[in-house]
Amino acid sequence: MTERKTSSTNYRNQSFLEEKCSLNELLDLVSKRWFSDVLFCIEEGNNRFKLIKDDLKYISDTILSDRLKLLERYNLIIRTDFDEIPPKVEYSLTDKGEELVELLEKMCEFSDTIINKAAHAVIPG
Amino acid sequence: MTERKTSSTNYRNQSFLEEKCSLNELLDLVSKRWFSDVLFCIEEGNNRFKLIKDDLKYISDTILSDRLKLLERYNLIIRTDFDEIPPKVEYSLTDKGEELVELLEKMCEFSDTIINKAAHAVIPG
DNA sequence: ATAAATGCTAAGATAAAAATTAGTAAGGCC
DNA sequence: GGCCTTACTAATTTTTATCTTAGCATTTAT
Repeated sequence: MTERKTSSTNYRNQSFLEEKCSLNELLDLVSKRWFSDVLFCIEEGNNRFKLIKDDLKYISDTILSDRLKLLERYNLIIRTDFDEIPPKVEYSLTDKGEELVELLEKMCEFSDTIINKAAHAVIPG
Repeated sequence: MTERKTSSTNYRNQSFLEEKCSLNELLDLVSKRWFSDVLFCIEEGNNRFKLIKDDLKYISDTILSDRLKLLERYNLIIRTDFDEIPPKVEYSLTDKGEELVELLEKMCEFSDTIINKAAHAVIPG
């Protein structure tokens, strides 16, 4: 995508927080749009680029490609290229990927208990 | 802060994902910069605006104020205003807040196992 | 008289994330 | 020859998040 400007306060703050706690880096990763959805999609058996793309209705090639790369870089999925034409590439979860899925499922249960309760309520003042 | 443009594809995609799974809304919330740090900060006993501000070195008033409001809106913290001058306001975690802290602590343990291993590795191609 | 204290808010600037558009390779099929 | 297929990539535009600057109220201390 685009380069980051390492001289910005924005960048410094991000780095500060990541050094403070690696949770910040994980959250930053996992909360990227479509990221967790791509992960769950693969977990459910949609193991090819096109299958994921079809399942996640509005996702663009650019973003899907980027998210798959990130998932691979963090060892959450494995990419298998069959070197065929037209291209055939398959994706599958690693153990770490499965582990993350489980954690996110717990987060998801929790989210059901707080989201849409007061979330959109109008708070006076 | 600034208004969102509800006619954008960006907005539509976000909504689509939030409707698909409330996890997306939670992740979006929790991954906002400084959000989890403010939460942990309060959990550790820094229960006032200034204490948090001093602890989180680079955070700005604007952001801290916003994050506290979000935490309150989602019932993760409680705000107690003592109506004194100079102002005295205290923050404390709710049960839901504590619950989230625990979840995030598990995420944090997990992050230690994947971040800085392959994360910054150079992947050929 | 003025400075300090605390907990904020508004408006504007800058940076980053996401979306759009247009393309690539290389073989199969009509 | 021309169109289909899959799995991508690059460059640009749009939208959003974050940061910066400046300010408020009201009492106590100097």
